[in-house]
Amino acid sequence: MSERYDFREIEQKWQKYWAEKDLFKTVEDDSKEKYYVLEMFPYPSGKLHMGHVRNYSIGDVTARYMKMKGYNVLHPMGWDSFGLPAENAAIKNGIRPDIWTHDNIAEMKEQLKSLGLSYDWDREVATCKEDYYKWMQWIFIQFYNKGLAYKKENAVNWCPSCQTVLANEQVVNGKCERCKTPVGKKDLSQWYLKITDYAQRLLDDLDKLPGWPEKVKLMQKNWIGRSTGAEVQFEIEGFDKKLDIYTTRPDTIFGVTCMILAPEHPFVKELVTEDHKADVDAFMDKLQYLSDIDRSATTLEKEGCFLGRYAINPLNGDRVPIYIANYVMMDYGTGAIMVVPAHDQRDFEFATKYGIKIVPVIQPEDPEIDVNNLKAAFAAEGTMINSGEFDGMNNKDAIEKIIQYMDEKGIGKSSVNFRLRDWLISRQRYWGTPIPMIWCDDCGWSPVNEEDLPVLLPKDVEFTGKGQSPLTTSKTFGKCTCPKCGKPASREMDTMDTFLDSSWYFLRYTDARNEEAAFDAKKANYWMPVDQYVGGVEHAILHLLYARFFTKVLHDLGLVEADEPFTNLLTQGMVLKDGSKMSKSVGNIVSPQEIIEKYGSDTARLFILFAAPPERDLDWSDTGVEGSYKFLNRIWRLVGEIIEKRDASVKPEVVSGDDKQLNFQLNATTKRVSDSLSKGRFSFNTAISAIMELVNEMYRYKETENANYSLLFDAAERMVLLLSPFTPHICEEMWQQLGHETSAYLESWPEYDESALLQDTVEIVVQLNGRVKMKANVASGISADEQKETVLAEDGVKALIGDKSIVKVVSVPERLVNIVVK
RNA sequence: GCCGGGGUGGCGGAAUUGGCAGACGCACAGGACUUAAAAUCCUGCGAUCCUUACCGAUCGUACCGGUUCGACCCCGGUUCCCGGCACCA
Repeated sequence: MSERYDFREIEQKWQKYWAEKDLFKTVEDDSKEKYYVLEMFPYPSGKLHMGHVRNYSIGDVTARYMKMKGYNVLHPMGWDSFGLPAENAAIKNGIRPDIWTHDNIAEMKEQLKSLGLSYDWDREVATCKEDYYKWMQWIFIQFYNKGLAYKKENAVNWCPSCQTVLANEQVVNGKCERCKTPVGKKDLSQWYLKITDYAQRLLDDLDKLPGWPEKVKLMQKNWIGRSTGAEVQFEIEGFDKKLDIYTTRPDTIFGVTCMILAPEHPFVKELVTEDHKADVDAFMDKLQYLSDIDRSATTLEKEGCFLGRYAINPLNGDRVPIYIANYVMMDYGTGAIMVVPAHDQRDFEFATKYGIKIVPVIQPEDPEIDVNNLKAAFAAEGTMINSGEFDGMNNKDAIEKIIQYMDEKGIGKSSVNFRLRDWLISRQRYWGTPIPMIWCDDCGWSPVNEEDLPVLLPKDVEFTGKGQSPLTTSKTFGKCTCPKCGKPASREMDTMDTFLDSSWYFLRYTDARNEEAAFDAKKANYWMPVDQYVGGVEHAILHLLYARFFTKVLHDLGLVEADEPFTNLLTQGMVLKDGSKMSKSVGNIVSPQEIIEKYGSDTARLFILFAAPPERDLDWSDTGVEGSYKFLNRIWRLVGEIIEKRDASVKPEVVSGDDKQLNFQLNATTKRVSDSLSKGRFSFNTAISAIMELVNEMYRYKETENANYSLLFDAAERMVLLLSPFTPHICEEMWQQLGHETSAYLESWPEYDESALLQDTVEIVVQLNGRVKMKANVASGISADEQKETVLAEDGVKALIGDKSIVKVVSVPERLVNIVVK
């Protein structure tokens, strides 16, 4: 074994070996239990960053460990390769998006390979390739045929910079999640997926996911935003249509003193009276100038405008004015609300400003609050007042009673509302999956016939960065014939949101080369669901919700048995430098390539796994990397020395106390590392520290008088296997040097010897009034009483107690004895 | 505002979930080796105090209080930081 740890040579050697032996190729095998490990596939920007290194290192350790544990492991990788950056590159540099993307993929793939990740590259997918997006289109058509895709004209979120619409989920604080440009509104006819049909199931089934972080489940729960209440119909004076409102507080209906419509509500134009028209128009004009951010800001003052009309409270016959106001949104509930100033803070503010009556209908228990002279709305529990036959009830109980009453009279019914909206998937972009739909003036919309798939992206397009989507510049793309009547027709010009591509890629991996179907049900059912999914928290809502939605629809279509895609989810923390996220603008980027060139990928992997628990943010430390590198050098020298000094004719027998100590440490470490990696614990950092302790013990042992190098040799073998999922290259090399001809990857995970963990005596703590005073040795397996007697009999303990009287003695076997004295 | 998560040495972080707080690593200091340096190896490393030294004492897991023989861990309150949602009726 060479003196020096030459990571360059070693890493190249073993990467080549793995590839030549096709070691990571996986096939279905019913005789073995399967384990599907998946890391979120990257967008091929061309450059790997530390977040990727972290993400894929975590997945790789898991995959390698599970493989050694005897599972049939699926560990694939691919490219989320449609998207805006490719198109921007085309505009800026004139490079075609497909060429730019393929070059980037090639470059990034090399970088990934240099990390020594155990991927089955035969299953590689790229969402921008025809063989993938063909099936994306096919899946879209299945959605359409099932009534889950529809086109609707609507005011949509429009990013003026990206020149495209955005899904609600892609608008963050009123800004585009990609480019941070304030989002505007635009009336467009767009395709939607009916995710709202699945809202309840997406919510309920979160309970089926104990392997997900509570935090992520909660975020999804809030995003879906289920609320229960009632829909109530109000008659409008001198108007034949009834006004539907949604409320979560039907118990406050007797306190309604006003109605408010969203400014976009279809009734507004019909309702406004002549003498209020000018005011309303002026108000609407003012609203137009407000962006979505301003309009949704909580700090914005509530403003409204009277329409000149009155509605009739169906429960008490009150005549109440109808307004429009800036704080009522068209796209939640029915776009109209009843106003109860006494019991809703927003309504209270509005009523105070416009001199609207405030009628309390709930009396607080606490008499200090004067309901007739409110400073703020009273939103808590209380007793019903001013509410006719419901007076005197607790308001919580009244909710149900009032709904029941309204239901009987046909004026209202209980109703559930979700915050979740349907998913707007049309994008006015080129570099995405074409939506496979055809418009015929006679037949309307039809899906492209299956045999005509894929609808290919044309190459004769121009990238100007202005106005229309580049697709519309193609001379060939738009023209087609109607699949129904054969007359000339036109194609849908929009492409799909790239989040669709990533909503089923995990299914495609199970059968990536299938040309006849999106995936074979048998293969998908063998592998699905993904046992362990690893990725950043930033996908806690969007990607993970969409992927769950897709899986449920595909399940309902009978294409796959699983109805949840990911059994266990690990959301890894960010990689920071000097306390902030690595970014170009801050100038604190550490390039993985540089680190790999300087120290090797084993060092990079070791550091990133050791420096922090995976779900926490990790602060990059150059000296920490040095430390990891030193450790690898340390074991390299140790193993080299052991190989050199070991005499194979000497038996690895445990004789002396030092032998025992080494053997104990070896087995204790095996247990600790195994425990740290299993049961969904992912304590890579503590697993590594356990191995470091073992190495320290081996160093100590080899300096002892009768050190048995055969025993050390066995320990070295075990240590190499334990470390191999973390730093595979150096471990393969050492494994070979230790005399093995096959890969360490193919070895079984080491078992530990329980009996070696049993020691004759155990050191326990002796406390006096809960304070540690001394240590004592007791026989292992001792009973609580025996231990107590043994300890109390010791001279040191007697001296400790002195002439104080013993009140109580707590004895926990093999742990401690606590003597309480007075 | 609402909902989550968190606060442990100079730093990253351990602590079998109520039982020796600070494992492991980094940084730092001292020593060995060396002409010297790097590398390596050894030792020390929470604070304060006592002692010539050995030994030891007190305090210490954001802050205040509680439960318990015993609390980083459980309960109540305060505070700061991070994340999500945010006029959702």
